[in-house]
Amino acid sequence: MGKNREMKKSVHLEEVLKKIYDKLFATFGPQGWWPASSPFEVAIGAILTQNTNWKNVEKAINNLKKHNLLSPKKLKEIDEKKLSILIKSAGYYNQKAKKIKEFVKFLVENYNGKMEEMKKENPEDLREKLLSIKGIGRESADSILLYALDMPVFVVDAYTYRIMLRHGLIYEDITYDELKELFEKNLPHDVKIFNEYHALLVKVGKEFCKKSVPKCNGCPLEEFLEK
DNA sequence: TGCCAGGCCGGGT
DNA sequence: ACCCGGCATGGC
Repeated sequence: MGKNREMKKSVHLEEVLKKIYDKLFATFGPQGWWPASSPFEVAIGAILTQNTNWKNVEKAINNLKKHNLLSPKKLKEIDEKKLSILIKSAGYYNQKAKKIKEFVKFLVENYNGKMEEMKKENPEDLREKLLSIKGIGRESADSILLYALDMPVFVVDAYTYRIMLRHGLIYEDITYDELKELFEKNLPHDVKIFNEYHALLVKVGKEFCKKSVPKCNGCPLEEFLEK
């Protein structure tokens, strides 16, 4: 393999990524992701949070819990229209109701409705299968692999991209899979590290790297802006 | 008040 | 292979 095409600067990504991680961890501490009480809840949350504020997702999940519906069996049975009303607060509720039904159907038909049974698969194969489900894209699939199934897969999202771009570490035309590989190839293949790293990027992103604020004022990663 | 949030799909070029 | 419109609520 030659140099990473996506790597912008002639720096040791391995070194920089570790420094960024250490800095974020020292600043914010462990994030305790994913905020859910079961692997299945992680998967449903991954769908509900697509382009949506997590607060709105929490309401939807709590609503499902309140109605005792947060299980593969119950969600398999429930009418899609009724489901959409229950998850309304998460936005795109018609689409997301359909997506949840698709995922649950996949889970029940292929894994007896048990998330645990997915762990028998290797991550690459399972990723392909998840991506074949209408409504599960790359970030959702990777979130399920990492946060529900403890597989060593790096999750990329809009914050990951924006933070890396603003710090001059990537080109703007990098693809999701390229950015994912960039992290995976320059970090130890450690579920714990991948887990915290993504969560920490979201944390610092929410506070210092919003889309509406083009500068990273007061960002703990300022020292990495020029390197 | 308008803009944004832990994306994804389908159709058009 | 990109590019774009549509999807939608709630918080700041």
